[in-house]
Amino acid sequence: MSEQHATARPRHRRRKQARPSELAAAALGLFVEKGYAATRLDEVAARAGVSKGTLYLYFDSKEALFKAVIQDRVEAVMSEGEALLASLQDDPVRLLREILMGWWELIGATDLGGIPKVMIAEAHNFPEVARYFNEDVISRGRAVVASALRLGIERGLFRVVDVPATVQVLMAPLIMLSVWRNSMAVCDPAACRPEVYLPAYFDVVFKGLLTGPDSGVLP
Amino acid sequence: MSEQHATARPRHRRRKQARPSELAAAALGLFVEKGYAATRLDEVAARAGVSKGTLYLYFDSKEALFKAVIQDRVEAVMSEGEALLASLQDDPVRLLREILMGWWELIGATDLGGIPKVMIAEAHNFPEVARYFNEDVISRGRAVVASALRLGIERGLFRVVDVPATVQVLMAPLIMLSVWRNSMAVCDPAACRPEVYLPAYFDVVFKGLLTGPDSGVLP
Amino acid sequence: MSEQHATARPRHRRRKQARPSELAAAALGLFVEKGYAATRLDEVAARAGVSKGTLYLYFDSKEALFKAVIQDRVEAVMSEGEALLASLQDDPVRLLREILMGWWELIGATDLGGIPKVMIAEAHNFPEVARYFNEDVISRGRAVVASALRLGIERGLFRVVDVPATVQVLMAPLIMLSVWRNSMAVCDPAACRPEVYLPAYFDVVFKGLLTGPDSGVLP
Amino acid sequence: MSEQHATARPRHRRRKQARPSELAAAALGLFVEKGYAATRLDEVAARAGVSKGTLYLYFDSKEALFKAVIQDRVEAVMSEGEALLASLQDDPVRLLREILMGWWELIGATDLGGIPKVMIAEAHNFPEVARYFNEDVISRGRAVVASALRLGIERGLFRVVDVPATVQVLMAPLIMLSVWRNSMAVCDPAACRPEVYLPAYFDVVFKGLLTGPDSGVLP
DNA sequence: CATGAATGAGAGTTCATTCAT
DNA sequence: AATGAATGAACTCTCATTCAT
Repeated sequence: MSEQHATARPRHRRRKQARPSELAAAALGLFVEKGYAATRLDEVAARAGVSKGTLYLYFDSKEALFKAVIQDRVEAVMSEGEALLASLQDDPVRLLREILMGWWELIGATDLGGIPKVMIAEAHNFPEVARYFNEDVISRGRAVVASALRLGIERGLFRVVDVPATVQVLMAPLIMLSVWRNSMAVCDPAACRPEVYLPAYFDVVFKGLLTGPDSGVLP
Repeated sequence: MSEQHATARPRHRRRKQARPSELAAAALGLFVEKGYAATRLDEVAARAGVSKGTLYLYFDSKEALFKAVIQDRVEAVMSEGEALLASLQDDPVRLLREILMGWWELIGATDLGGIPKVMIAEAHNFPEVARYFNEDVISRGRAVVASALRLGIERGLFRVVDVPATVQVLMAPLIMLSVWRNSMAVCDPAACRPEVYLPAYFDVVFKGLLTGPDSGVLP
Repeated sequence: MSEQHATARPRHRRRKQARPSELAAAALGLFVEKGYAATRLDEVAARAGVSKGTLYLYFDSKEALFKAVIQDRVEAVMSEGEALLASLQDDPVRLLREILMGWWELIGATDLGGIPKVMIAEAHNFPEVARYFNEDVISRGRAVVASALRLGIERGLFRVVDVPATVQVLMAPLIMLSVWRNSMAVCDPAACRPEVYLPAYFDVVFKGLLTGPDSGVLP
Repeated sequence: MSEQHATARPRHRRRKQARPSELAAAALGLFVEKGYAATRLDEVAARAGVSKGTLYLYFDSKEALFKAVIQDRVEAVMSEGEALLASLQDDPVRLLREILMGWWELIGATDLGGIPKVMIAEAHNFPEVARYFNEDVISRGRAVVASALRLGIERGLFRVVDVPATVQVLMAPLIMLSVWRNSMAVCDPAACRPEVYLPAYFDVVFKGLLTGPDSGVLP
């Protein structure tokens, strides 16, 4: 009786706090699956276990829901990511590896991995969100990778490459993998096995970057 | 039957023949820009310079239009691509390079470069199209790259790698570039300059694949 | 029981008594401004400084609120008006003038002046209220004016006219003025100056009613 | 056969021309009856014998429909009215009488007689329409009455009165009658008999305006 | 063949009403 | 007594689809 009572009481209040993120999570899932336009608010509400009208207690419109979903989820992971960066290795080669692997584990492999798919699909329809995403998210991410790359070049561990372009080349397979997992994977699950794909990825790109013979960072 | 008859209404005849592909081209452009659901048939018709009803003379439904757009355009380029393959180098290193560069020039850089974006966005909504695309297009493309890669490995020019996974890693930056050109490019045109991106790409991946020192295939 | 008790929560007690009429006043104001259908209960509650749910402690529904607003406010003024009538002049000419002017001052010029506008707008949607208003309010008002008019005719002060029709003609400019003040006045405040309008009104209608030369009742 | 054929053929074209005014007429009727907010577009469409979507072929939104209904109907009658004015008497007394009676016959007694009711009810919700109506319709109407009144005063036929205020007083009973016919009439048909009301009206106001004894214009 | 007016099912959004707190 | 989070029916508006011309 006591335990039951203790958890049953503050129902309204607790939900009030939790609702927006529950709704956003449900919405993100559907936006990733079906795209923005094809997602009906009925479905979002049903998946979150509320009625359609409840969505409008927390979001002004479908468009506002979309923006909130992208920005709120992204900002949460950004701060988490920056905290992680501080704890990373000083060795540039390990550093770059940990950054790329960290991106995969923190973003690519989680439900946030669907956001790149959504942003790719909706960039034209939501230019403001796309601009925000490009400037506040992608650019910052690229800067982190670029600084690791530059550090390695300075110390003679990486070959001299065009840093900005190479950063994009390095990120592309990771982003592609997370996009693929959220779109074509249903057709071809074999093509989306990170445990096979990632080693091959690290193998090629580190061999492609390093100056000397195999440095032993590859697993 | 006579000359007269054959040329009586050349414009009319030609247009009649050309209509479906004109419509498909207009539709593809809009599907790439806005996505399937957000594209109105009004717009497709307007862009093609016909009335909305005319679309239904050539396509049974919006869905049928979508499928036709993907399949027709893709099949056209597939046969063209296979013809090209026959004329390629026998040297595996050059061969791989020509395949990847050929993909870019024939697909990535043209309006077909939007198709990967569309397929990524709509895979969940059109599983049959996605399956077709995966099996008849992607798999065949991968097979071509894989055979070049295997040839190079057999001849000791490429390192021994996991071929299927590495094929995907190799394709990812190219697909990513073509996707990016059709979505985020409006926000960040600087990030989509193939003339900068492609050399950095070839630099890293060929250095990452080759066994010996630089073979000189990189421009 | 003691003084202490009686005054223990004076604010609370007084508010509890005052609530329904505060709510009704807020509702009337909004019904007059925007009409019944366009008035949201949120707004009524906000204007009265309570929550939306509180409205339902005092009124069963929006419709019940509407009826209460009309009937309560109207009945209050009806009894007040009848008290006033007893104190009026015996001279039919002055009597009629005081009735008409009294209507303006007691109703037309106050917030009750909005009720005719609301009743006009909502008569079709609330036929019962309209019937009540017509029978219990308008008819009684007309009867008062009619008896003054008949008295004047009997005494040879007013010309012989069709009494029921003339009563309506006499009331029309007054009602029109109070309606106008609550609708078009925002566009054209100059058209709603009672200090100009009322003298012109009394000038024309008394000159139109009186048998002899100017009797001097006009200011 | 021939007659049938002659009228049956151009169905689409003829409707295309006629539709907007059919729709506007249906909409006006309902706006007058129930008010803007309480009128559902379903009903408008049903009354006009079309589907809901058809409304949107001719009007961008419910609001646009409202504006069009007011403005189109009003403008049509304004030009008609101005044509009539040219043909009126030169005698100021008859002129004024014909103007007032003409207003009744052309506007008050027709379906346009509902427009004052609607404008009164919706002035707050559609301030732009109210401004238009006030400036382009009411003011012009007042100017016509004012000029007849001034003419009569100049020629010594009417007493010297405050012209602008008296114009409003003169119009008020007419407008009130048309408003009443469209709102309270259902409750009290006896109060809305123009054949009784109008003579009493003309009796009082002309007696109220004229300088001398009865001039004989009153029927 | 081609048109475009017409349709109506379905989507986003609002708001009177309820009820656990 | 008072709150305000939640509901869902009802509304406005959209757009794929049809069909008479």
